[in-house]
Amino acid sequence: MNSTIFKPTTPPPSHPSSLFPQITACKTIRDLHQVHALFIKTRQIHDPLAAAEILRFYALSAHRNIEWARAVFNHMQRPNCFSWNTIIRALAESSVDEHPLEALLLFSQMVSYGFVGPNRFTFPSVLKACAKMGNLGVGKCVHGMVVKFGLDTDEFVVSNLVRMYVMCKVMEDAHLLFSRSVVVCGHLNERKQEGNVVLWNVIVDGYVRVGDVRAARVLFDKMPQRSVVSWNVMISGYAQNGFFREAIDLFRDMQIENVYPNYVTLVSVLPAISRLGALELGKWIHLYAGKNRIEIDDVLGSALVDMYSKCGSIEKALLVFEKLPKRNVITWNAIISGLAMHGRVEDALDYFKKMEPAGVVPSDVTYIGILSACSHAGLVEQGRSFFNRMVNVISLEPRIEHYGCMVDLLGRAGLLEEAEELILNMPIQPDDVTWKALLGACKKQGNIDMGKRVAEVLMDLAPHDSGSYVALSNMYASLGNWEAVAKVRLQMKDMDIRKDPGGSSIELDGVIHEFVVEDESHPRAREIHSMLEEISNQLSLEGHRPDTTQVLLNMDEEEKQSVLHYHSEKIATAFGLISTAPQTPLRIVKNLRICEDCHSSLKLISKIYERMIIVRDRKRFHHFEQGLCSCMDYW
DNA sequence: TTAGGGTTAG
Repeated sequence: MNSTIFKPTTPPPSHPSSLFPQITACKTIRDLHQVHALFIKTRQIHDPLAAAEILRFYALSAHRNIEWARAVFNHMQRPNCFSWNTIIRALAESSVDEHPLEALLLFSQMVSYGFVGPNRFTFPSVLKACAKMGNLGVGKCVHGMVVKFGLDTDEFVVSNLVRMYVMCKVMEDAHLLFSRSVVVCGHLNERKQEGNVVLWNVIVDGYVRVGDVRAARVLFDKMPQRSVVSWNVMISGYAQNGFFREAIDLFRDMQIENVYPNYVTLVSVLPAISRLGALELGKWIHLYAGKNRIEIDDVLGSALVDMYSKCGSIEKALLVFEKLPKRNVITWNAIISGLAMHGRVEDALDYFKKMEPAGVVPSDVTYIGILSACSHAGLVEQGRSFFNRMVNVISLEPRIEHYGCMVDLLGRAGLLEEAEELILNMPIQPDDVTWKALLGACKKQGNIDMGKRVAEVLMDLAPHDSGSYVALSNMYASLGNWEAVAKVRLQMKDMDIRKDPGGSSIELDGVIHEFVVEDESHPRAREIHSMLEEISNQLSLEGHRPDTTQVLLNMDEEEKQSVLHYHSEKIATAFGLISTAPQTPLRIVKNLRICEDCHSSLKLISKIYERMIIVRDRKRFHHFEQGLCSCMDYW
């Protein structure tokens, strides 16, 4: 990507001129207290304009203090419309739960006193308060007043009305009002709502919020104008609804259209980059933030830490973490989960220990990271102790994820009965993921009896999920019970359940190349195939014998070997080997868990070709180097 | 005086 096209962000606008330069000059709340005291002493505070200006600083400046604003407002004899609007807006925008309701109460006082009427600056705040409370009844009532005051064509009011319907989860009403505003206002030839970017942003955001990204995209494409916010809404909408590739594609389109990404764009697109493991693009984002003086605060920092660790570069994640001027609980969670995912258990526990002395209280998510770290390393006692501490000392209610970690930890360490006991006695309903952890453990421990039982539960719980059928079939296959295998496969066929296709991807010069099993679609398929042949020969020379027990089908040994030979992670590795300079580490992302055979093959490949190969599977990272894997074969 | 964000068991 060409990074030279980006300009630095524009500097903030200078302060507007003011009737009260003493107030405008205030830099802190202390400065304002002094001016305020002076105004009281000189009785200047009785000048409605002076009082309104003081109120505005307390209510809406960067150093806002609502209690002081309220005090000033309450002392006003007869606040003007400007002052009513100021205090209502401050309360409506506040993050304190009770404040939006107080905003509505003040609004009703304003209306019932009748000295000043609400205007086009009052309603956006009032509607914002309704939206925050999700109170449709009050919202509709306010809508009625908007119409009564003839403000239903004002662009600020209309976009807030639509937003209120969106936040009250009535998309039909939101859309109806949106389309009526676009048509009516265009027809009246007023300032056209068609061109009201905010109104369009609000409706696109509405569809994103209800998860209908398709509808959101249709509207996005129809927008008469787009601002950077429009792009941000759509990109984060894609990312948050699991459309990671679309999020990244749109991020690229945005640059083609010369719209400059801002802070929110970066925070929105990073999770998509993390999920796809697109390290080069992630690095580019990091660089872009630096070049354009976009502040890397705790929020953007957390997203970067997560991106580097999910893209296989845990060292870089640690560097970013250490350099951050401010870290919050999410930043800590990101680095702890990252270390856990990379099997760096000691480090994960170390960071956990450093958290509280740094003044950050661990959350339930922190414990998910810590428990998963213990489970990756088979630290049963430590895991049990963390779980007990969390419940009994910290008094955090365990969530299904914590139970999932514990089942995985106990089960894979061989304590299958204890794991099953935990599932049966947990106070919340176990879900398919919980049972899958136990099923995986049964498979690892070779306990077919329990495995069959668990697979049956799973088929009941998630009848269309191929995972349990495949696991059951694999278990029968490992016993050579082909009759049972055939039965399971027939059942799958009857229910039209297909095995999730295994896929692997590798990023090369910012482009993600994806491969599925036996993939021949890549433009360099021929070269990849001959590389695969060469790898296969080298592996045989090293004494590698393909492990065919995981191949589900009843085919002869030679055919099974051929399927293994063309597993997607091997194809991606072959492609990486022929496309990069010697010694370049290969980073591969796989959608399922890596199989036994690929795991042992990749260990050898790392030795034969002297490459570090970093594979992210569905659950964790494997760093293959010099014939060994960082998971120490416990996965 | 409108819109937008980061971490989470298999």
